[in-house]
Amino acid sequence: MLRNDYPGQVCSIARSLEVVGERWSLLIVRDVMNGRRRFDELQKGLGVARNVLSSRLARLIEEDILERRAYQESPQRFEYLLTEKGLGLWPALVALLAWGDRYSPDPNGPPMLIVHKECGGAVSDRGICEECGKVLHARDARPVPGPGLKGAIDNAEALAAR
Amino acid sequence: MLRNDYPGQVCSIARSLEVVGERWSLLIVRDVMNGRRRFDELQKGLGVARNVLSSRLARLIEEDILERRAYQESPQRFEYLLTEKGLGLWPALVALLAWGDRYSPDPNGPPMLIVHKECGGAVSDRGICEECGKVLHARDARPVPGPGLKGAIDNAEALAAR
DNA sequence: CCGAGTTAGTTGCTTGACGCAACCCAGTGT
DNA sequence: ACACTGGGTTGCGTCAAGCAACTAACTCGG
Repeated sequence: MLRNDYPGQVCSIARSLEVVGERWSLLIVRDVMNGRRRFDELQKGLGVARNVLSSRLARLIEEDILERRAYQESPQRFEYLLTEKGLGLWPALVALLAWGDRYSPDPNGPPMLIVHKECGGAVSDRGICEECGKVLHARDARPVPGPGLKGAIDNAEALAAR
Repeated sequence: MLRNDYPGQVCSIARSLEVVGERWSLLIVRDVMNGRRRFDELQKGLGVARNVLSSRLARLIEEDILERRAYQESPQRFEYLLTEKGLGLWPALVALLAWGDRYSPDPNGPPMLIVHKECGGAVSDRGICEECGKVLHARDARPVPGPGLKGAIDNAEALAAR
């Protein structure tokens, strides 16, 4: 994605996409949500160029979606945490995850599942617990590896073994 | 080969974004959902370059999100319609709309609201009717102009009057 | 019959964001 | 002392996005 303004658009979807519609932005938010908080961790996990990661993190901080905080002095080391606004993206991520799983399914099954921390129930495309029916938020749920992940790991090992 | 893919990502969010994460893609889907079906209509409404619109439409058709159909012969004229897969993006769009309205509010109020066709109730960020509590789908809801739209129109008129 | 308008694109040129690799710097382990 | 790690920045080439002009098939008004 190139420039990030959609001139003349009077629509909250367009405004949202100005902020998180750039390539990598939503994936960075997803990774931070899943506990990846450090620069190198994010860079290796995503395979994004370091300069691009750097500029995306700066933009996400500017937009108050992430917060940068030192987790140790000497040497200074930083971690990135989600703000409330950042956590507010959870329903959109869940919807995209569910859409991908439903309409472009992995033959091995979904690579990642989201479960309700409290009761262990599966989370629907609307971010609702299918077990207890509660409308959940980012902190109420956690990701667990799904059956599709195994296939991907086998695949990666086969590639590495060549 | 390295075109729009997020290499090494085993995640349905990443796979979803490969398809709809490109600039304009989601806005095109939104417009088609709101009844804009023709090339020129989309081009004027979005302000996107014609060649970019052309290539996005081709990609969305290739991914089975849109369908191209002639609505008249002689001269041949085409319209673009959403498939089931395309309609399946509705919850994600609703979540992004709600996120924009909540965390980057327009001073005049939201420019667009979504209401449940059946009972007229407002639709929540999860695509649930706040009136009757039903979990809705794309066809159950319609957009209505919100208070923020008036401000934008006034603004546009002020610009035009100069 | 001629020219203007509508719809649906395609072509060609230019710019700028992204990917890649290399480099930098401070501190730390060996 | 030297390499390694974490957290970036710099420089360069490529490819996608923006802009404008052009094509093409058909219709309509004078």
